[in-house]
Amino acid sequence: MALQAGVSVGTVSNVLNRPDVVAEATRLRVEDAVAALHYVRNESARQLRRGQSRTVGLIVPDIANPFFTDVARGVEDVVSASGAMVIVCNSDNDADKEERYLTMLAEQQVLGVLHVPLGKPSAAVSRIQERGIPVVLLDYKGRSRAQCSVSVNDVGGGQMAVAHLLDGGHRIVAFVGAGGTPLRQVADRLLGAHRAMTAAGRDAGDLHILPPTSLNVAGGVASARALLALPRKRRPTAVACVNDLLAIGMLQEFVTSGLRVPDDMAIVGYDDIAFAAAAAIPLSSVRQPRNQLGRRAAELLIDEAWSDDHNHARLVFEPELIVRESSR
Amino acid sequence: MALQAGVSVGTVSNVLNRPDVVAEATRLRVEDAVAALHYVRNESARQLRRGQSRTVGLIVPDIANPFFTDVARGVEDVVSASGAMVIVCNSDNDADKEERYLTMLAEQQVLGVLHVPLGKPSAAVSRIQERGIPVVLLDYKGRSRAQCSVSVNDVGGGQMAVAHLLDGGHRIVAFVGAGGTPLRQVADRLLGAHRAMTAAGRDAGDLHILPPTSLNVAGGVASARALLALPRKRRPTAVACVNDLLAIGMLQEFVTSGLRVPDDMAIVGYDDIAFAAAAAIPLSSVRQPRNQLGRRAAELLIDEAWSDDHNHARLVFEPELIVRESSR
DNA sequence: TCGGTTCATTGAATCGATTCAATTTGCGAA
DNA sequence: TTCGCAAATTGAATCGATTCAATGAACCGA
Repeated sequence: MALQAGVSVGTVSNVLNRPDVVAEATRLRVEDAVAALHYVRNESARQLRRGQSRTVGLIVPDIANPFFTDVARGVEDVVSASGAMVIVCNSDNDADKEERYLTMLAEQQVLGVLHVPLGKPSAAVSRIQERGIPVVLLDYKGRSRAQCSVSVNDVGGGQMAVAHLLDGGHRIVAFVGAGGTPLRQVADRLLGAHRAMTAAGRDAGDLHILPPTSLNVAGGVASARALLALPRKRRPTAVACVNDLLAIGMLQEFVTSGLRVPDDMAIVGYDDIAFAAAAAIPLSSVRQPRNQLGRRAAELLIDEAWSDDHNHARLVFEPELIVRESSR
Repeated sequence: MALQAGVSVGTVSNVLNRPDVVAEATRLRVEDAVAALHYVRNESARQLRRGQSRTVGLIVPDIANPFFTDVARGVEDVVSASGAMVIVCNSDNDADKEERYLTMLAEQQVLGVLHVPLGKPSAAVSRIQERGIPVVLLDYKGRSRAQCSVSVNDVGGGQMAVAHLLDGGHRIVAFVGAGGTPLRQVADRLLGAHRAMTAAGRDAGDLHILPPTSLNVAGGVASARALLALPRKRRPTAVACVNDLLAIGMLQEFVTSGLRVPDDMAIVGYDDIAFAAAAAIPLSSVRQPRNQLGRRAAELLIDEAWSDDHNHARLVFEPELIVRESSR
């Protein structure tokens, strides 16, 4: 390469990184050689020297969930605009996988990590930070001053979902997908649901809680069956789900078994993914600013990695209840 | 690190990579040091020496489309099981972005690239192959013996969708999302649609083609409006869409404007994503083996990268028509 | 005790881009 | 013509893991 242009490797490097310090003629000669040889920079070598790659890691629990896809797009837009790339890691709701990915990202000397933790962030997170790699917690409200975090008020979201159903006059309300999961988002939404009960003068214990199956469409179908198996009298007439996938699955099962929605059974989902509005009965849902969530988190990460005076921020977005057919 | 264990760096490397050649006692000592110092391998240095990273690039046109998400999951499963990682790149239906990503992946010295090309694979693909990086074309039937490819018979898929609608007795059938796109998948499905027409003794020109907006739910809504604006007599009574997102958007708009589906308007989608079955009217769709597509492609890539006697393969899956409410 | 053999470990070269002190070149002023 | 200064370029050290030839240690049999 350097040979082809008849200059030293140092000059080649200068042409590529600080073209202003190189004489016009030399620069052109090198650029010609680059084009002629289809020269491609070796990022490994560059990274080794620099001690830092141009890659950002993103760890999410389930990439098949459109909620996280939309978050990922927000991340991608910002990261790609700043000239870096995103490695998307699917922790698959598995703490082991999550930890393994954190280690792999550390080995890659990534620029930073965007992390949607499954539960409380593991020790691996602090270890990775000690090595000087910035971490931004996503969809999780960091407790300490240790890192940036971007999240949504899940307690408020859970509360507005259940309050809406209680307002509709429903006596027995179910909350689907909670109980016994380590997932912080889920626990918070349940807490909000309980608050809505007491705020309406009801006993928090009256909330009918359906334990989580998997948090996807199939899980929703299963939950619906479990609910329909209950004796008529004790059966809820309204359900709030911890995410839209569950809600869509339940809705599907209710409709096929002849229940009228919302008359026999009202449903509220969570996330307001694009498919919520297109469901059998357009689905009411608690909207989260998915794209913004990803964008802001990525911006904070890039800032922490490249700016000298970075201050940790803790952003909390507010959710918004979108009422549609399914609970009207 | 080597210091802490009192051995040479060469021995540390051996412990990490070929523990069998190291004496038991030494191995334990090094392992202790690794644990004590939270030592993390520097992948950049490793890559530089090895000339190859443990990362696979995956380029898709739209990561927000559940079809590609499912493909990506299949890829992820296989790649992650073999100890590597996936960099997901969203080309965003933009040829420039696609090219830029190919270059970036080459710079990263990736193990290989899984590529869903937007149109005919660009010159950048052959350039990357010349540098010794394996490329597997995904959802594209490679022409040459130059690389592996995994695809689905799109001509057949388009044909079965339209044939099904013609069987239903529909006279005017629309094909939505085609015409003027460089997308090979779309062009093939349209070709199949034309074949279905002639096979039914109709003139291929009778097929009503709606040009593509964006191939997502919003695009479907827009297409439905365009269709509804047609005079009653010339308005199709059945539509086949190039993907489910479009179909779901159209369905949504039809239902809200009071059309009865399938009586006034039958719809068939393409991909059979998880949400198709949960739509307002369960959506008929041409199912593709999404997960398998990703898995097999990843397996071929890993084989090409790591096995000595690799033969390029060209897999073509057959799609399957799933008939549901929307066209019954 | 010595040569031969095996097993374990070391040390130095290597990958390729970056960086910076040192050197060369070019040019104008004295 | 010579000196000094600025601009351009060079060359070598560096990053950290891998690899392999060379060295060392331990042991056995003669």
